[in-house]
This record gives sequence, C-alpha cells and structure tokens, in this order.
Amino acid sequence: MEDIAAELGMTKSNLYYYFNDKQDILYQCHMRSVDISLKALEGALSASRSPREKMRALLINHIRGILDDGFGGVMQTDLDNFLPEQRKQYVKRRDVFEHGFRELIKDGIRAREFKKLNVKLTGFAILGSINWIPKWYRPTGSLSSTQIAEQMSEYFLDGLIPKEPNR
Amino acid sequence: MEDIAAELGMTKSNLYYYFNDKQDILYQCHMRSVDISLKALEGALSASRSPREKMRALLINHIRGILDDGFGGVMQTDLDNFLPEQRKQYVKRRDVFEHGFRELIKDGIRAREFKKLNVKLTGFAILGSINWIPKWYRPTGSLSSTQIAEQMSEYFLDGLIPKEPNR
DNA sequence: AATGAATTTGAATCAGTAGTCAAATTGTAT
DNA sequence: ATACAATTTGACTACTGATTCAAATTCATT
Repeated sequence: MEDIAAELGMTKSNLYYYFNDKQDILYQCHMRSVDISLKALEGALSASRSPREKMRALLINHIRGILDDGFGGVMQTDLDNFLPEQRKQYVKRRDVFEHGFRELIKDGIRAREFKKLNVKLTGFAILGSINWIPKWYRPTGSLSSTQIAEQMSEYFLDGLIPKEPNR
Repeated sequence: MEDIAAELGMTKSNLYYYFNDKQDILYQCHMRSVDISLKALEGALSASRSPREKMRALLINHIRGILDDGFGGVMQTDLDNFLPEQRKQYVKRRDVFEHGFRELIKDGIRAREFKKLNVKLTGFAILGSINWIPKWYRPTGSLSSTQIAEQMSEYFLDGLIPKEPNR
C-alpha cells in the first residue's frame, strides 16, 4: 500500500479515502482491464467485415490495449481473495469477452474462413498467449506495441486459416 | 508456510530442516519446473526427424510435462525476491530451453518447413500460451492432458507452416 | 540395550504491513 | 472573511506470518 501511494504521490492512509481496502484496488484494476478488452471487442465487431477481418481487428486492438494502457499486468494476479460479489461482477464481464471471442471463431468456421478446430481450446491458446505478454514486454524493446500486435495477430490468424484457401 | 507444511503432513518449523527459507522452496520448484522442460527439449531433439516433427514432439512433451507434473503453476510467480545467485542459476537454465526452442524454429525456417517469421516473437507467443495453461486447466475437465497437448500443438504448428507446402 | 545422528516439534520472537482515526489542511460557495 | 465540505496526513493499532531454537522424538548401527 505504501508503494502504491508513493507512486501516486500521496500518503498511504489517503488511499483509504478512495478505496475500501487493498483488495478493492485490485478489483478496480481488474474491472478497468476487462473493460478495455471489451472495448476492443465491440470496436472489432462493429466494423462490419468478414470474421477474418473482425478477428484481426480484435486481436490487434486487444494486444495494443494490454500493452499501452498499463493494466495488462493485473491479469497475472488471481481472484482468490475477492469478495464473492466482486468475483461475480468480474467473472461476468470476463465471460462476456471470452464468449464474444469464441463466437467470432465460430462465425469464421461457419463462413468456412477458419478450419474446424476446438473453439474453446483455441480461444484459451490465443488469449493465454496474449495474457502472458506483460511478462516479457518492455516498452524499450526494439518492436513497438503496434508491431508486436500486428505480427502476433498474423501468427494467430494463420493458425486459424484452412490449408486450401477455398474448398 | 503453514499451508505448505500441512499439505506435506508435517509441521511448519520442520520445513526449515529441508529448506533455507520460503524463497528457497520457490527456487527449488522453479528449478524442478525448468528441468522438466529441458527434458522435453532433449527428448524431442534426440529423436532424429525433421524440424516439424521435432517441434511437434517438443510441444507435446512440454505441455504434457506442465500439465501432469504439477509444477506448471510455479511459472506464474515471479523471480523478484530471488537471491542474485538463485536468479542467475535459474535464468541460465531457462535461457537454454528458450534458446533451444528458437533454434528449432530457425531450423524449420532454413529447411523451408516453416515460413519466415519473427523467431523471438513467435517463441514468446507459443511459450506464453503454454505457460498460461495452468491458469485454466482442471484435471477434471473433459479433455485429457494428452488431448490438450495434441490439439494445442497442432494449432501452434499450423501457424508455422507456409501456405503453399513446397514453393 | 546403548549410543549418536537424523528428524520433528512447540513455543517464542520479530518484522512487516494492512487498516483506523482524530486532527489538520485545503477547497468552495456565500 | 466565514462556514462548511472535501481531502490529506501522521501517529497508532492489530494482526499475520516468516523464522529461530532448544528440547523431544525417532531412526540406524553396534
């Protein structure tokens, strides 16, 4: 708590004017983080294009959101100490995102743009890889966040595309 | 420490007969974890086949090791509180694994089995996805660890293969 | 059975750190 | 300038949880 306060240029006790307790801070961070992801999802879906293009937009938005907004690292922490009500609220939003992500994969499969694969497992694979990025990303690295987002998205997409373009 | 001791059926203070301190336990877990990954690497490389087959074997070994040996979750924790000497020892072994993984990607590119992609970034993408698995994996799920390993490996591999098989 | 080494334990210590609160300060409207 | 609300602070409390250690117990060897 002292470290957080110092980072904000305030004193430790002053934090309790804005947050109920330590867990509350973490909860707010998680909500902020998932909201950023939901924005990425909505933006990608509203752009009315093919599932493939929507997926590309979603991946790039999502990765850039995690890299640039600074809330990505919070996903490393777990929800074990959340109050039941907090966990419910958070899981609800996260499920909206994950469900939207999977639906997009299904859309692509239906449109024959993606091959028939295990939707849930593929979702875990892609999203897990993205969640891990804050572990190794350094803003001082040679690639910009946009370059990372584009190149990783391309790799994830290529794994979705059937071998023969149109069967 | 009390929880760990209880899990082992011993008392808290007895742990200090086997470990220097709490960090030491985490360090030993990390070393065990990375050793399992190194075994997966060695096993895959010694089987003398094409880079593509080696990669498939490595991915499946690696994923199964993480799922079945129970040390996968330790990768979620960070190394911040390691002693300098501990961090050096651990990072050394982890780098051997990551370097071997990247070399295998390079081999595949040289052999025209993989397309030309950013080796470092692709390595992060695949390994990050695998590191994240313990976050969602439940042994009681519908897929066995072997099925998960096979299906995820297939997805990762497909993203490496060029569009036209032989150019 | 006796001896010494290996292992285990309970009780005590000790530091760190989350959280509280009354008082002080700052901001705002009249 | 005054009064009231919003914000900030320092000192204090309370508790958790890692670590120590001397004593007790178990184990192996002769």
